[in-house]
Amino acid sequence: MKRNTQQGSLILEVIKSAKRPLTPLEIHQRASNMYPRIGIATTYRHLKALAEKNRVVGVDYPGQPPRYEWADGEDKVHFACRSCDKLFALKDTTEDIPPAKVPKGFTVQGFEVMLYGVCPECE
Amino acid sequence: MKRNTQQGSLILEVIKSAKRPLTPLEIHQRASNMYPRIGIATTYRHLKALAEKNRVVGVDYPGQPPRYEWADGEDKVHFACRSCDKLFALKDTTEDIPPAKVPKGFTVQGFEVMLYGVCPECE
DNA sequence: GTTGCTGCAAAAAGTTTGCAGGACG
DNA sequence: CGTCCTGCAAACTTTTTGCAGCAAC
Repeated sequence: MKRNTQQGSLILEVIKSAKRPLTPLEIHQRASNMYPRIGIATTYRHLKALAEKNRVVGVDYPGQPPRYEWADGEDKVHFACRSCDKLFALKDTTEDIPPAKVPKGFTVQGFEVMLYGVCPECE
Repeated sequence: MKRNTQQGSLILEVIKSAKRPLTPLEIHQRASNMYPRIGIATTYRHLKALAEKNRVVGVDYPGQPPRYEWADGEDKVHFACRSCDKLFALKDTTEDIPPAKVPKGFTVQGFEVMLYGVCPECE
């Protein structure tokens, strides 16, 4: 049976309240502020479990560590800043993104868009 | 000064002739077939250099090792098969993908689309 | 001949696993 | 009270780095 532990709730809370996708280390550090004895392994175990249950989603871009964010259903457009390497989740999902023209035989179930550029802080 | 070595040309050739994005290990294995003594470190060094010069681009998706493919300019739509975990590069880039509606302050320089689903082989 | 590139091996970074004790229901 | 979960440390995997010899110019 699945148990409701302090660590689990805390990690979920950290991801849920973040305004952008966080790396496992960032998640662990933030959780450590509230619960110093929490281990990095516990963070990874929860991330894996949450990702499997689709409560969080992984987002990453080449050359950077993976990030995780709360899966609130419609955030599928992300912005990667080439200057500071931070990732941002953008709302305003466009409706017409999934291209209709996929080769014969491919079945599209979902999509994700990554934009590259410069964020306001680095402008 | 930059030198033109056998290993460098070979790695570039492997990526260039692949029909889908390859992981560093796949690249190294294919290169080893032609040049058995090539080291994995050399593969990584070339990948890094090529990525910096934008001759190849990294593509990855959560939970999978990174992949690299030849940067021929317009391949920005990829397809990840949820069954076999292979990645495919789709041509037919749609023109209207980059959403115009980004928050104030963000400057978009490029984009990339990842589609998820089932590939023909796994269908 | 110089000097950058390579292969090897060791190191570093990131992630997973084994295990004994503690927390949850 | 039985188990699942946790923290710790060790094991693994993936990527990077140091260095002596080789190869390209």
